[in-house]
Amino acid sequence: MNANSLTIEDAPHTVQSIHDTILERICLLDFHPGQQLKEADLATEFGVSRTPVRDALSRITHLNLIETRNGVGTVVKELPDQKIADVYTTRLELAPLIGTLSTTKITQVHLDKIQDLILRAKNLDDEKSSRSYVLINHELHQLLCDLISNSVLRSFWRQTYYQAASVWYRIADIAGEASILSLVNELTELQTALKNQDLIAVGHIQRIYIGYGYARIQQYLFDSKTK
Amino acid sequence: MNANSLTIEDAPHTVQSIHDTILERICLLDFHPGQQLKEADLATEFGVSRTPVRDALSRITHLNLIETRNGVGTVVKELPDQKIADVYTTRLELAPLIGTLSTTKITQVHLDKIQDLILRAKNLDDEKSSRSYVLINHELHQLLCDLISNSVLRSFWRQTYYQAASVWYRIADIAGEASILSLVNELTELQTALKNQDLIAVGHIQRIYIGYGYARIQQYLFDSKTK
DNA sequence: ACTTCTTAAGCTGTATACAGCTATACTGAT
DNA sequence: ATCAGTATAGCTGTATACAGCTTAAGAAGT
Repeated sequence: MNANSLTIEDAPHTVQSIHDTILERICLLDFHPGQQLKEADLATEFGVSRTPVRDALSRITHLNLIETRNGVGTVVKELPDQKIADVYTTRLELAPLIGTLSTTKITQVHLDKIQDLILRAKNLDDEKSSRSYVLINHELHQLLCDLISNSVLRSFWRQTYYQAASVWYRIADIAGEASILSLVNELTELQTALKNQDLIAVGHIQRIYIGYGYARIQQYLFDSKTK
Repeated sequence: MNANSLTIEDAPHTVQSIHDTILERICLLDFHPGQQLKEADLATEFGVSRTPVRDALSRITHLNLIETRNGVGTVVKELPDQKIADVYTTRLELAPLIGTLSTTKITQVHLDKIQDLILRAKNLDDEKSSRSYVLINHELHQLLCDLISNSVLRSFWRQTYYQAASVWYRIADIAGEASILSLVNELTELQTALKNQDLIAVGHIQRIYIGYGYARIQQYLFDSKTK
């Protein structure tokens, strides 16, 4: 359940593993926007000095997800509406490229994985399971990255995912049932496309459902500010 | 001529300025692929300790332009052909988005700049002026970035530029006249588009000339390996 | 001459001490 | 009671010492 804290003394934490852990926590909202991240605290948690932690944080800064100010601290950024719009607009354009730029062969492993995700998504409860909702999306993202053969596109797809994730998952908590239904439909359509070895379709499905997700964000987030 | 080394004691170097300087040197081939970058040397040159230099290098690592191995050193990466192909393929797709996702108003400053670049490009000599060729392209890139209003797209456009630049400029040394002629034509077409406030056209022009550049790379770089 | 082991040089990775910046709480005068 | 000024706590930024890894040169045995 909490693999990270259990491995403190098992495996020595590298800069990369610390980077990944912090990034994942930001995505999964364990570190929420506005929260202060203290280098010293993270260092003691991971059992290292501040040096590797600083290194990891420094890289995350490039994703525009945290901001470090001298003398003050490091805080998780609250993305302004315009930045969120930029991320989603770009993501909408990147999605179809997954199909046109990829030549990956879909294997049984992929099919098994999507089947697993569908089953878990169907068991989601409106209340209490927001964590599971997030995890399913997270694993779906990794599955899709595995299908993208162009390394640069994969990198960009990941970057926009990291930037979009925390906003998107916050909305899911509010939207509840609508988000869950949408996810089940998305997974089912993806399964069909994968069975047909149709990566072009995968790209377009992504494009469609990112559009739905963005619509929910505009509805629940942006609208609530203008009232 | 050598502004960087002159400012050693003028302004205190920040991590950001060190990062930018090293990155620019890699792009402009002052640091060529395969070259070893020693943290200690860079530190003494910039008049700081290894700590900020390490920070800067660590961020550049994420652009896949350098590689640091423990006990060995930091070397400028020689991108394999497949990676170059990935960069250019993605860049071809991003180019049209410059037009469709931007709403920037073109000002007289932009027009003056492109006029300046055209004059300088027309004065390029086949021999001896490869440095000027690189600088004109570099400034053109900054001009285009200034036109991209979507912050995420701008970031991605920059990233692909950094990754493509060193390969592209190495080819220009070989191709010589062909590259220069192509640049003059590109700048002239861009000037027309800018005068018409037509960012869509700007995007398509970029798309076209990136294609030409990639064709030259395939001709001079990839072909020479298969003989 | 050749192979193998040892050793040393040179680099990056990490820990730690300290300098510098910022926000806040507190003090004192008005 | 209010406000200006000051002291202080707590954070990040930097310098430095040292540990650990890698490579290559050289010595010793065959």
